[in-house]
Amino acid sequence: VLGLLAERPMSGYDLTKHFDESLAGAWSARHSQIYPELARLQEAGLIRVAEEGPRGRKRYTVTEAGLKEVRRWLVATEPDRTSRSEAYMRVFLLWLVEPTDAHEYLRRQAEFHDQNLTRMESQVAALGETTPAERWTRIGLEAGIRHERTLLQWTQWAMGEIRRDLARRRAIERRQAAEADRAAVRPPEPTLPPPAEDQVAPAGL
Amino acid sequence: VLGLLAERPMSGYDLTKHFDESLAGAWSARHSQIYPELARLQEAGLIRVAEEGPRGRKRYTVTEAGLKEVRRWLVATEPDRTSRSEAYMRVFLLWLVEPTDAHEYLRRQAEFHDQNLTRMESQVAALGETTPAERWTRIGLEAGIRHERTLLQWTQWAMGEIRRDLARRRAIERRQAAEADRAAVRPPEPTLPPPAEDQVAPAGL
DNA sequence: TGACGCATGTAATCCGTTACATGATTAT
DNA sequence: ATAATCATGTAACGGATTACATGCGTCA
Repeated sequence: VLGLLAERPMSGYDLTKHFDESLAGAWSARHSQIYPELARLQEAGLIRVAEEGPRGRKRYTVTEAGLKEVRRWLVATEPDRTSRSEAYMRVFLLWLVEPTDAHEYLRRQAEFHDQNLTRMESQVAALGETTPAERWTRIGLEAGIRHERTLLQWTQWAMGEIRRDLARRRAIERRQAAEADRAAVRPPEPTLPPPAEDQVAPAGL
Repeated sequence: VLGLLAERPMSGYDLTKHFDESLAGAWSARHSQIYPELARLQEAGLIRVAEEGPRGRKRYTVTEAGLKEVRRWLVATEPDRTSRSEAYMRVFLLWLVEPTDAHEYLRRQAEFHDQNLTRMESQVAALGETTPAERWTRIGLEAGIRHERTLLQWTQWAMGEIRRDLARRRAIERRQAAEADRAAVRPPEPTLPPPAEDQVAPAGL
């Protein structure tokens, strides 16, 4: 919050939107967390109300003490580098479900990464290059774009892996079925696109 | 927890290590969270004690109900896709500190990603390909490896950007200083490696 | 005049971490 | 002996989400 207010004065409402939009992918915060936090920061003398507007709007700025504090935090404390991703963790459990379900899961992941990619690319396009803050927003978004692109490519590779496994399994089942019972009627199999060659080679293989 | 126990019976201690090692990068949990959770899952009939060992060791397995539940969770619920990364978020605030500090920050990030990359690569190397769980662990680690590699490359690109900015700024300062005061003695400037050409081109540029 | 977006707050609850607390087994 | 590792638990606290709650301003 201090860092964001250092760029320009903002209200709690503005901060909330900022977390949901430009900072999505890095951090998020709800208004229910932001408003009490603003009160605490003001109490501590790190921010102050710069302007009051209509509908009770209060726009906050960092004080000198607040600016000093956020700089101290940036240079003197180590970031918590533990990362948590439910979506990523689920991948390790996909062996528990049917290949068609796993494939569907990855398809949605691909969709998600594709949307993020599009959003971030338009954010970069809409960005100036005048202030240092904009310069660093661009550098940060570059990381996000590369990240989303990489994971999008990974989902495509992984879906290909599933299709290959499935094709292999079907071939075996067909062979066995042909040997055991040529005349019996079987229920139709779930439909998935046929295995395709990858555009992207798996890393480390 | 249900998903992990589905692969093989484990104790709370085993689960804790699992979260710190093979599942690092996806999820983490401390023993203080795991033990109460195991008690709750047992109470709910989703797991049961499969074996008791020395030192009070209790090895749990999923019950049929537990297996059903984790499968239901995987196919019927949407993952929470909001991601949080303090380390990534800080990048957007690096304009607040000196370029040398920003550079140092990115250097540590590079170190971190490099370590993760090495760890994950050795994890893949130590992995069999016999069970479905191993198959999916490999697919998951592939995502982690690509992710770490991408961010490692990004840090190198970003450090290059800082060095370029710094070189540009110094050139301007030198020119101004030469014009204004040719004889005055100035303090030595902070040392950073000279700007280098990138191996990796910035995305979208 | 009614819907939508702006705008701010609080309360209950849950999830997760840190710290506290204990003890058995194994290897040096 | 004693240090390291295995092994399990609880308590206090803090951070974050969900739900509850209210009201103004603007535009169709």
